[in-house]
Amino acid sequence: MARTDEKTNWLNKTEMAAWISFIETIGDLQYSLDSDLRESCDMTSGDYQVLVYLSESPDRRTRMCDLAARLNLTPSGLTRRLDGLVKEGSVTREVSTEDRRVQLAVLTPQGHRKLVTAAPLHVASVRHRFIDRLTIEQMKHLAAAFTSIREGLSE
Amino acid sequence: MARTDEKTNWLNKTEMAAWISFIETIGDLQYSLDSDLRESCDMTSGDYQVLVYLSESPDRRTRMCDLAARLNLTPSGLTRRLDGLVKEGSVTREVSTEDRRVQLAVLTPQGHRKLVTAAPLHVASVRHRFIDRLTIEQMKHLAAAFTSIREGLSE
DNA sequence: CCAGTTTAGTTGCGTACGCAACTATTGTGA
DNA sequence: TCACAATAGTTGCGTACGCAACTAAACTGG
Repeated sequence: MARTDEKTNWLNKTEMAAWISFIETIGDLQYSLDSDLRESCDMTSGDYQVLVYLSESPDRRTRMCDLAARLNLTPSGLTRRLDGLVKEGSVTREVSTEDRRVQLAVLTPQGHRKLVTAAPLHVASVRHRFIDRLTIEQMKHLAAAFTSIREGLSE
Repeated sequence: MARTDEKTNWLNKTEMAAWISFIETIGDLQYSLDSDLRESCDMTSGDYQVLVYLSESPDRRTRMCDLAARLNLTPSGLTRRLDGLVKEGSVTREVSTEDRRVQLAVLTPQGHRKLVTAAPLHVASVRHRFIDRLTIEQMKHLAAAFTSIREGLSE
């Protein structure tokens, strides 16, 4: 872009390098991780996230709204994602006995087995694509930087 | 996840902190930047990227296939994205005189004006959400880290 | 020079998900 | 207690985009 507005605080060289390296990398990285998971386990990152979160929840079950908030999905988006997981048998729905408005998403034994199979493969993929490319120092710097960014976003 | 397979090289604390901070932040960051651009200019990041790339190309025009590669879109995805930009008058299509298979996407004066309006607002958004949260040192570390990751991905 | 292959782009179909409208249930204040 | 608001979730519709099949044009080897 030409510099047409002198009042605009355009990015300098260092800023631009940081921004470009970030924005150009994340797309490729997400694509690679997704491809790895699809090829090794025939599942998407989104479905994987659901299984992980359910497996970490008490009784391996969660309210839909909590799951939606956690996954940054709208209620309708989560309904559809769960539809797929229910159809393949990884998750079932149960009506809460405490509040009959809420549906509980419950991880089935089959879903848990699927996660147990997928997790080591996914970790290997994350290691191969991300962790192995960084030094310990870079990991620490990166965690600090992104934590700072995330705190800024939630203001 | 329980540790069930002793052969799996699970992430340690530092690795996990880096990975989690990264993966949890990028979604929120992309969402924030997209929302900013939509509210200030009524356009998506994807459309913005198209206009930027065209504006930087010789004669403000590019072959579809080059644009698709640049934007990590499939041919069909790019066709559809351009459909929208053509409909709103920011881009036109021209058949190349050198190779009549290729369609050239051409930035219109209207598209260029839209970009000139959007660019300062987008930069301000990037600054607010990303750059301003980082120190100079963090930017340099981050650029080095992501460049390293990207090089790994393209092996 | 012409059959076969490669390349560029579009189209039909399927998937994922957001928004708005809707139902069902629970909470709340007069 | 009862009308009204708030909350949980689903559904219809629209958008974005990937895959596979297709057309058109341009290379390539005999």
